[in-house]
Amino acid sequence: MTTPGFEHHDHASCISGSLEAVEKQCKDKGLRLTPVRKRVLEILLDEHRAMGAYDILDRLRAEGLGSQPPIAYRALDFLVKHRFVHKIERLNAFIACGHPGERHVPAFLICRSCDSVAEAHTDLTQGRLGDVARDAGFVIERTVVEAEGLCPKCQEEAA
Amino acid sequence: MTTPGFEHHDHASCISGSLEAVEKQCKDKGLRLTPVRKRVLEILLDEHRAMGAYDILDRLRAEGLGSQPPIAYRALDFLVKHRFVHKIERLNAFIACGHPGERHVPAFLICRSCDSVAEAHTDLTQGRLGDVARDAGFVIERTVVEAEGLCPKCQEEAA
DNA sequence: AGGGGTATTGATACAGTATAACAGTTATAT
DNA sequence: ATATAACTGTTATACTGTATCAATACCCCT
Repeated sequence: MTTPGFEHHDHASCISGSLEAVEKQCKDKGLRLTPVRKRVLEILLDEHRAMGAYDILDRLRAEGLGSQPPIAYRALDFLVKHRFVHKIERLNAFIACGHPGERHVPAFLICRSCDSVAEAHTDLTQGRLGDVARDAGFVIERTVVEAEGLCPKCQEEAA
Repeated sequence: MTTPGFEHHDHASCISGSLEAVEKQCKDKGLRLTPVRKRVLEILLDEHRAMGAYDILDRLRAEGLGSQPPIAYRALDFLVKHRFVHKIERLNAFIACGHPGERHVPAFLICRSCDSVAEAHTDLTQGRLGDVARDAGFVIERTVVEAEGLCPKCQEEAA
């Protein structure tokens, strides 16, 4: 399990790195990263935060790439299905994956004060829950792990 | 971590047991289990499945206990806040807690075919995620763990 | 190159989920 | 008793997500 980041980072290279990784994946697997899909991913990478579908739609609309909900939702469906973007169920929002291509069960730390979201990289929860599921005869296909609380910055401000 | 139940059980005593536990908790903590709140809990215990807020509202309406969304949502807010009911984020639905009063981090197994939900009883995920969060300086207050897949019954039917 | 099947986009309408705001009522604590 | 806080009732509206069908672009095959 790697540590998530509420800290600063080299954002430009983080964006281009993720985008390249996704493009490579799509090429390898024969997936079509169409203009709308690519742009939605770029918007999410650029904002580097969880965004609602309608926030994304507003940006698409401003760029003339489609203005109706299904445009955004379909692009998001594609990106989520292939794990390039994760949905934060707690927020009904979407965030670009921090490790596209790497097999992992994402876990998120969500600040209830500023809504910032950090992605943790783990495979352990799958194993844990897997034991319980096996006993019950349940086959897990996908796991949602989201922890809500206070990020370091908001703790300081609350103090 | 205890095993969840997709199996049959003595439902009448399961309902009365949970309800009594909640009533005792409310008495001990000075919480007000008002008629609407109690009825919403009873409905969820009775149905023993995840229900949408509007499904619950339909039943309240049929019983003359209030017909507008805030009535149901406010009762659910109370029940969720005090952990008598859990929200299944993946389904935008609510389910009565199987272990009211016992301190636990709930985890759910959600069948994508029949939407049945089983609650697993665990404290381990908190510890796991806790390590990651501690490294990041993040304070966890609440955790959502939801695994989606196929329940035993739907696996048979798919075969 | 042409043609047929599939995937994707565009557009309209609508369904489902949730909350803001304010007035009226009930319970609780001095 | 009465002041305070908590809860309920009601209206209106905001937010999130999907069904449907038509039009277009892509891909593979001959």
